[in-house]
Amino acid sequence: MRSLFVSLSRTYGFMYWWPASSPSEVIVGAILAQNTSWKNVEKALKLLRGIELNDLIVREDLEDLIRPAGFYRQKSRYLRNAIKYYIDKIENLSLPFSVREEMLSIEGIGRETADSIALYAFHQRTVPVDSYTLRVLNRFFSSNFSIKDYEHIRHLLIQAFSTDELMEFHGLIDEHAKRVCLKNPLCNVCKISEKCPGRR
DNA sequence: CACCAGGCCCTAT
DNA sequence: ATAGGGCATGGT
Repeated sequence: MRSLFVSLSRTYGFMYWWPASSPSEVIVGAILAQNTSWKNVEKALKLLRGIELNDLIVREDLEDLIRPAGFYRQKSRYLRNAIKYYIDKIENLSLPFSVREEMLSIEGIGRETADSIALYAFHQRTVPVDSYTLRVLNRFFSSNFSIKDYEHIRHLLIQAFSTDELMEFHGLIDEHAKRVCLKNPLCNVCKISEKCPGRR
């Protein structure tokens, strides 16, 4: 794991992947980003900018505001669920035990979203295991993990890295997958690509 | 035109 | 337990 980290790190430098935004911004972004390109998420985030959380959950036009991010009917519901929860439980009471576990009980928050929020909004030691992560790891280790191995991979990563490193690692994986693995045809089999840092 | 994007939930088997 | 379908917009 660490050799992959070092390799990616040398190639891309430091990724300001979900920097200095407030916890609520991370929550909203994570939900909007479900199966949706970040570009579309940004359009929606722009429309939401400046709206207080308390207002956001009661607005009738929430669906319209997040429309660019797609799945706006379910996501508007998910957002209300999560934000209400955040306001009631997390904002007031001090930080709960495990944000991951807390969030998993909310309708619309699955493992990936919960882990993203726990890590990037609350700096808790976990990491989302998305399809990019699986793809890069599989190429690097010539393995064949699937989404069924979510927990396994997550534990491997948690054991290998500190919280700060996990934040960085996930950002690097994402950057690498987008910039190289998806664009460069050779990188479809990573191991034969000269440019691919995941190459052994 | 087809396919995908930083998933999740529900249903039928 | 788990595969399959629905959800929706915008980019390539």
